[in-house]
Amino acid sequence: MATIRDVSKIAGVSVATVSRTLSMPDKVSQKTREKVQNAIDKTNYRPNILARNFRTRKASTIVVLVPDIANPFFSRVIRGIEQTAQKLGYAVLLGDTQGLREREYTYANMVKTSQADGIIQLDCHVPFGADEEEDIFPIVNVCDCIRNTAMPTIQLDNVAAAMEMTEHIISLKHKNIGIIHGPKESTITMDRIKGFEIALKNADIDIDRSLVVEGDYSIKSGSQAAYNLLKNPSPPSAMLCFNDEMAIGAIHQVKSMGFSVPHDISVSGFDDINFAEFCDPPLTTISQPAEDFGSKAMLMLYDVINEIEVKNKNMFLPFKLKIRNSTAPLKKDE
Amino acid sequence: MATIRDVSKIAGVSVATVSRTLSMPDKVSQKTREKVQNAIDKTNYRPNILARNFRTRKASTIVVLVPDIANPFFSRVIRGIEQTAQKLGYAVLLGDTQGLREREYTYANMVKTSQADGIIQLDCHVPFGADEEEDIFPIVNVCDCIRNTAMPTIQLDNVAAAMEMTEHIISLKHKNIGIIHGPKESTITMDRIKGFEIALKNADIDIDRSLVVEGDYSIKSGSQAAYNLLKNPSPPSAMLCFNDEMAIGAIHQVKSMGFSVPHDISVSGFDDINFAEFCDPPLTTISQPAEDFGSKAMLMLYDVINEIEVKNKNMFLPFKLKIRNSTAPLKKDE
DNA sequence: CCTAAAAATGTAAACAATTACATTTTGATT
DNA sequence: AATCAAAATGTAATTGTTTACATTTTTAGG
Repeated sequence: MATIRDVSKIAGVSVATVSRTLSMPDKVSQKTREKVQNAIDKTNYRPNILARNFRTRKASTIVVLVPDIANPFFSRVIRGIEQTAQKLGYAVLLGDTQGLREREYTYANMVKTSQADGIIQLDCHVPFGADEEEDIFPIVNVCDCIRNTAMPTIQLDNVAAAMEMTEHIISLKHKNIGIIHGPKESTITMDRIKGFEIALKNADIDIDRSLVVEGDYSIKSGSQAAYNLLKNPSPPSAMLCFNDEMAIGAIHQVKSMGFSVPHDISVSGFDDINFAEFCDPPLTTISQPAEDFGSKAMLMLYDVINEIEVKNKNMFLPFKLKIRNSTAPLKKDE
Repeated sequence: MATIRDVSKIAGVSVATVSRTLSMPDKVSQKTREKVQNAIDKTNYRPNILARNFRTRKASTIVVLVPDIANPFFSRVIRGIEQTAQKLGYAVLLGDTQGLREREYTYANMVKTSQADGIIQLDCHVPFGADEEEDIFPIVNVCDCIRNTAMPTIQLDNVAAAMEMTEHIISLKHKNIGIIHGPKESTITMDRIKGFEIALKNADIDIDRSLVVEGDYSIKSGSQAAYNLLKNPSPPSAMLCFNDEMAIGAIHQVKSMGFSVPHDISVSGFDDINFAEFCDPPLTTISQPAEDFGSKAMLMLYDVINEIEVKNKNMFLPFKLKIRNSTAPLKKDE
């Protein structure tokens, strides 16, 4: 493999000039640039990126920390990250943490050791290992964001989204509304529950706490939660699920217990994943701009890494209520 | 940040000894090791990985080339890759190519410039840019594998799987069987069609070529293909789809045209993604060990990178026919 | 044509590890 | 105690770039 020295000899210039031709061509005269380019072509020279990274202490690599890459919503966010990263000249290291803090630690370390320039965190906490050092740790928090954090955040207005969904359900005359939410510690969960409560309060409906149950965003947990709800002494006529997978699980359970969706029970989701539209019945849900989350996060991380001032440190992206056929007016006889 | 030199001074040994303490501790005496460890603790030293990578010309990083990370089957494979990579001390660079050869080129280049040590290719062709250089390019090809390639491959016996699925359909007395396959150029498609043909031939059933239609693995394409099949002069009583998404699209279409699945028309999938079990009706499909594909691929790539002889260069992983309720015996009156 | 400023180019020192080779220390055997 | 091989340690070169600083060349205005 040819080195910058070989090129400089053939071109009859110094290594500095070759380096400049590559990284700041406007500082090099037209004539010299051509000589260098010829030498590069002749030698088939490619800069040794490892040497460059070492010298500049930058890896042009970011890591994305995701609780589970097999989640279809997350994988869309990651797709958005990857596309924008590539445009900006960054490579994306995948950090599937499976919720393990030790894994996060490994990845946070990569930033400390300059193997990566920054982190995009999709989970609702400071990555383990990134908290120790108080100095600027280049990171942005997307989707499920910590409250009152120094990290820049990009998220949905989950309070408003859950409110809108709840209002839709209320407009269908439902009063006994169940919730299948995600992990309690997460901001997403808390915000959406808050939105739900506000909507109920506005409509003067009392909240039945026994109809608020927890899932883990998996289909199975949605199914299990729906089972529990239906076994409740006063089962809900509508179930608000905090993602589409749990809604799909819930629909499956409701049906297999002999009820009809939406005739007997309305079910709604969150995220609008690809499958939502093709469920039976098609799922009423909140659509989120998943790829935009990723893309915007990468853009923001770029600014953080390069110490460009971030204008909007707490960004909110728009959602859209998609009314399909999994929600319907309350049956008269109830 | 402390360097190896700082540590060596504090420990009162040479840099070589510090380096050895880290990478080959058994070459260092007990006493010295302790001194060095103390110095490391005192200085909070972490080796500069960028310098190490540069010097050793290894990045301890691999790239995975995937046509679309939002595909749930692929994301499971990637999860398997990531888990095993982490165990082996490798980081995983995500290369979502979106089918663009230029993107592949970028990533192949990373291997050429030692930014990555190898590639796992999930698509059915030699990555653009990896073909030029004839010398050993560390790569393994998983899932959709090229025929007669020098690359090590890990795949399903797709002929056998499609045969088994077809035999299942035939055992239900179907004779008019439609196929919704993937891109024609891919080995997966060709193999599965072959398996289908063999099963039909064994059962003395003639193939109706007009019932073999192409999709692109998306839900929408499955839906569209099913529409076309049903508009056929002699529509099929069963549809064999080459992935679960297309099957889900097909089921949706069949139902919305007023037919029942499986009563009027049987539909089967491939992959056994999470949603398959929770469809309505639950999907008969071929389950594949997605995570194993990833894990095995990483293990194999490790051998290739480290020039350990690979025993089984063309590995096949087992599948399992999952019979659920989307396939049923042919109606009597047909 | 002269001169000063600006532009272009060159020199050589980093960067922080690994490792080939040289040297010293250790320990077993006589 | 002497010898020698093996083990442990040290010295210093090496890796390929970038870049601060020094030097040379070009340009423009008088």
